[in-house]
Amino acid sequence: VSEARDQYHHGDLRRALLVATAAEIAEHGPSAISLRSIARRVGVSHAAPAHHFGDRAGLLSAVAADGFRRLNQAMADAAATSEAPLFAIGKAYVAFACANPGEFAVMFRPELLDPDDPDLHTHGGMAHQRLLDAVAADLADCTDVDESVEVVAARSWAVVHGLATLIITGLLPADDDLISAVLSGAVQPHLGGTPA
Amino acid sequence: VSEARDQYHHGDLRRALLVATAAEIAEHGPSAISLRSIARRVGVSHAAPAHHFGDRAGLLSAVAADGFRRLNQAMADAAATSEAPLFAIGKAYVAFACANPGEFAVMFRPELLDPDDPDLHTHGGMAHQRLLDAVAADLADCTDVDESVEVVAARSWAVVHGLATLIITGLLPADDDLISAVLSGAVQPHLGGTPA
DNA sequence: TGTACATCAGTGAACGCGCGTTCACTGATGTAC
DNA sequence: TGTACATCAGTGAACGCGCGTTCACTGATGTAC
Repeated sequence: VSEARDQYHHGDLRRALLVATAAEIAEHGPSAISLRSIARRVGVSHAAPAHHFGDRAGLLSAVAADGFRRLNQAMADAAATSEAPLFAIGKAYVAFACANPGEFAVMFRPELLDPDDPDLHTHGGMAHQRLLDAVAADLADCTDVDESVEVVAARSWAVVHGLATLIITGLLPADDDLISAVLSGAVQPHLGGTPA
Repeated sequence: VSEARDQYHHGDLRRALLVATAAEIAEHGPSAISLRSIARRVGVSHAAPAHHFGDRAGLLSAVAADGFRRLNQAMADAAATSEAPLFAIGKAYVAFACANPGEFAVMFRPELLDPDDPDLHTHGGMAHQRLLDAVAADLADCTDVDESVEVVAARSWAVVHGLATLIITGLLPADDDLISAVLSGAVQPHLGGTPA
């Protein structure tokens, strides 16, 4: 069903609502989201979004869960094709955030989300665990670092998260060279150089 | 005027509205803020906040501007009393964010603020400049670092901003030892150790 | 010291609007026979 | 192949509510004389 016909059944309304919500958030922030505004944007009855997501928290949770799922996938792809997995994961994290600012804007805002959403916990937890595993594996590769996994993991997460946030907000330029240079010095201190 | 008498004129309603707004944001996020909810919280007519701030963006801009002013002051105090100014500024940045989550939550959200607020530009610009100056001064102190000011500044900002964000969100613990350890490795790579 | 007046911070009733929610419904799809 | 029926995605009118905004007002403060 790829044709855009005017029909009673949308075909994939749930997906369309997620995409529209992410776009709306990217444009006007999470505060501007209402079930009715999303319905209007998709061109559907105002009651339709509630049919799929229940309420605003349900909609935003679905956007966030889908974001975590895709972030996790992007990090997995990056790690598999690189000789410096942690560095690649860091770049993938920042790249995902820049390419999906709407999703990113709600993924780390628990007060906007449904704390009981199972998908959110599943995908959020998997993405988190992937970062921790990558740090642990990276530290295991070298014996000349005396920092704990916790400290390196916190620093790695902080730098990629902060970089992504500041770039999305427009406070730092979205420059790949800058991103690589920043990550080189923070995510892989024991390598201390540029990746292959 | 320190007594809490029931009077027609509040005494310092503007200040009280700023405090209440920051508290409300810290509790329920910026999405939950309305002029009427703040008026209710302070116990004042629902039209009073508009009298001082015009609209929601004006109120949030005033909260953000006050936040930048105090952040700037905190960083200045930290730099003046430390032998490692950049490290001290970084800790002050994180500490400010943790102690003022309401202010911090709107300070870097341009879509919620009035882009023409002069106080916001003034104090935001001063805080930004202080960070850049501290990085430049820090780099000037050592000749064995081959990174540009831009890269070090971006990394320093990213790590303190990311750390603050993740701690406020509850994703990293608010642990001073962890904060110091994370900053030691990222903000001052050429010193590579702990401060005095 | 006392009076008159200007100023302005805060009030409260009224308004129109967009919101979430409800609910009886309509129309498309899939399955049983 | 055709008919009957169950399912469910999406509709649209109606509701009550909190919101921002307006506006004539009230009451406290400060200044002029």
